[in-house]
Amino acid sequence: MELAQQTLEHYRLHAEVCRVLTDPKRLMLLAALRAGERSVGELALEIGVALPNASQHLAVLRAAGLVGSRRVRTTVVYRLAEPAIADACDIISAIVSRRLGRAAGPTAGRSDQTLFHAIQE
Amino acid sequence: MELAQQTLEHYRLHAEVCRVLTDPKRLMLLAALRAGERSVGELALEIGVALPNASQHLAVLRAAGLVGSRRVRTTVVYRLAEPAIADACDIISAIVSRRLGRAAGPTAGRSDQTLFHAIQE
DNA sequence: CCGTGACTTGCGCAAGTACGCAAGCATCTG
DNA sequence: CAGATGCTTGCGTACTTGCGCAAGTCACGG
Repeated sequence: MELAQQTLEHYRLHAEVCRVLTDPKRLMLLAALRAGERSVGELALEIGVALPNASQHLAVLRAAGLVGSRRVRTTVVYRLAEPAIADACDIISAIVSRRLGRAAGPTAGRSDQTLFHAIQE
Repeated sequence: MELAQQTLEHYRLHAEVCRVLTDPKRLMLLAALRAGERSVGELALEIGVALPNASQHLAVLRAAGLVGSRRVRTTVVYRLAEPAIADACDIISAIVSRRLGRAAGPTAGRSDQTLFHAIQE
């Protein structure tokens, strides 16, 4: 029974999506975006990486369709494009947390307000 | 707020788990194991790979704690060790299926896109 | 129309991965 | 004990990826 042959493409794409989640920085970016839209600069600051690097990772996330972006005057604002991915992350996060023997996942909540909610279009 | 600094290790481990899910063959192995325990040889046959290769991938999965194994006489039988991972896979699988424009589950067929390009504005 | 702020892209290197093939181990079976 | 299963390991090779740095792009301000 080839569950492989017929659905190979599906698994390939599934793996492709997972590949995007294999970098701590990208996971941090996703986590940060769960709190709301953010500009590249804000994200870079928030997770502590160089701006070009943040841009590169965001490009990867966008290529996979996990985030989307729009221009607001001179800045580019990113947002989650596939909210469901957050649920998947939560599951894995829970597994990791359990293994670390600590409670709570990666502080996904608190940092909400950024000046960007006001600005638009 | 540095959500990065304090939970860096968490994200690192999370990424590591995801890293294990970045190979179609490993995803197929996990999928096959959802139906129940399987020996290495059975799995290799089922997903259509060489036995040594299957063994290598299973070793990766085991190292990550996603599967477990036990010896039964001369064969080694693997099983899911972290059932929750299946749920995470389902979520991503659903996203992929939706994008392939087909019904749910790994029964979708063709596709020729390299990677779905999210068309954002 | 030049300068500036905010990103994105190109490039090269260091590091990591997958896979086939061949050899290495344990168990059984005779 | 010799032989046969059933897995696991050890290479070598061919790719792929992440990152810093420098350069390029684009829209707006003066």
